[in-house]
Amino acid sequence: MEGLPIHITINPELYTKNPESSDLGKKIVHTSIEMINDLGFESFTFRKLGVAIGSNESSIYRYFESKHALLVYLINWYWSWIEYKLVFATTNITSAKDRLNTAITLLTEEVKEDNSFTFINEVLLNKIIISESAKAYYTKDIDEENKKGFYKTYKRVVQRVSDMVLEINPKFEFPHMLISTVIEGAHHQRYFSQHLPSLTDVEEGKNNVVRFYTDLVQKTVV
Amino acid sequence: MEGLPIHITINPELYTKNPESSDLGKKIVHTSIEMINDLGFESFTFRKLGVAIGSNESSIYRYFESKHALLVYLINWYWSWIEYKLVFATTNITSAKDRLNTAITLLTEEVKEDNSFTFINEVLLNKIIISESAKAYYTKDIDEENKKGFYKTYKRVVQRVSDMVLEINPKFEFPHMLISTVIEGAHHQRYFSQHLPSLTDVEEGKNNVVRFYTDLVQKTVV
DNA sequence: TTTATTTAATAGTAATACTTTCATATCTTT
DNA sequence: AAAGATATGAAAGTATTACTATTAAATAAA
Repeated sequence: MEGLPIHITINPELYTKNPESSDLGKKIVHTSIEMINDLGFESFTFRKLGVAIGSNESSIYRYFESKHALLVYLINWYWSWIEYKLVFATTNITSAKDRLNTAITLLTEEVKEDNSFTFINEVLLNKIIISESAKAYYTKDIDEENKKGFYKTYKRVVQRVSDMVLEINPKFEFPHMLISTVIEGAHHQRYFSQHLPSLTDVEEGKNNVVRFYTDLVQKTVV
Repeated sequence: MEGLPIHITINPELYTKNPESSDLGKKIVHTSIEMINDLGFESFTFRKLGVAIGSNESSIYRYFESKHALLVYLINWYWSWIEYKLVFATTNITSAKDRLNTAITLLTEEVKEDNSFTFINEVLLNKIIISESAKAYYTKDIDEENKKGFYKTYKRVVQRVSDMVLEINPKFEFPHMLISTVIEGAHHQRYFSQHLPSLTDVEEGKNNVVRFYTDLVQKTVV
């Protein structure tokens, strides 16, 4: 996938000024990913980010109106990236079952190193999605933000994979529930395996998360 | 279940002073449940709670050292209550399959009115579990808190139901993953159905959440 | 080179999540 | 009923957060 001239476009509603339009903007995104990982979202502040990139807090606010807005931006970037990978990985697979299997694997596997995008570290971003994204959508403003399209990319991914489910079994009643359960579930399992292992059955190097969910989907969809 | 002299005991590590030991303590718990529901956890403060119950912020801190600690207390109360209901509902069911089915239903159904506990509104508490509990365990302090037993009751519920899975199929590799996926999944679905409906297939009055998960478990465990 | 745009520096604000101190009320024990 | 202990209240204080506003300096575009 390296070298391909892909570019991920983000809905302009998700930023005040496009961070891709300047060095400072890219540094904001790049460094915020590292810092949110290190500190956790609640301890991460624009002031600290400013110090880290040798810039000023007020300059960061010109790109994102709040740290919540930055998190929403990152989430959307992530799901656009996953959508791209998903489409890329599943086109030209003729068997519907194989296609769904590939999709579930992609959604549940660990994200390994990636070199496609210079200013975004996808491995760290995946960790943020796992441990911080609930904080973005479990707020009182969810309905308002949803109307503005803040969660569109995520919903689009769920829709695409739900469609694959329906291709296999057009009568299956709960495709969206199944896929959102798998996505959220896999993220939880990755987190639990690190911090609350008794809630999982993850074993080192056995790929249990992927095996569990691909198996679950296969058995459920029929 | 009304009238039974049950009492839920909470690990003393989870409070500074036992809220059940005084009227003020009970008022704190009772009213915080209402306020967290109304305002959301981030906008809820001990100051506002103090005003609401006609008491002082500093008095509330004598019961809980932080609002995070209060949330953890509520979560533990909830899971102790669920554990009690679970044991009550599944004893004397001889068929292992029926027992598991009953358990999954209990874990995924909507919580309706309950009158057992005067100072805790279980319907509202369930809503808090759904929309706020991720905020308790997705923190940087998770490992430390887990060591102190902050999430024991939840883990015990998962263990009990996992054991039921193993009774049906002792060779099933992923009982904990299955049950934690179902519990978290059902909560997500309830939330999504209100706020991000395109991620679900919930329809009014059709009990789809329970149907989806009981079906999923049945098909997966075999 | 003038003009426009971007960034930096500084200060300020209201609110949060507490902590501290001290006074007062209430309950318990004798 | 008095003395002591414990629980609660009132008030003030602190460090930090999540911004906003203003103005100046640096940089880029016409």
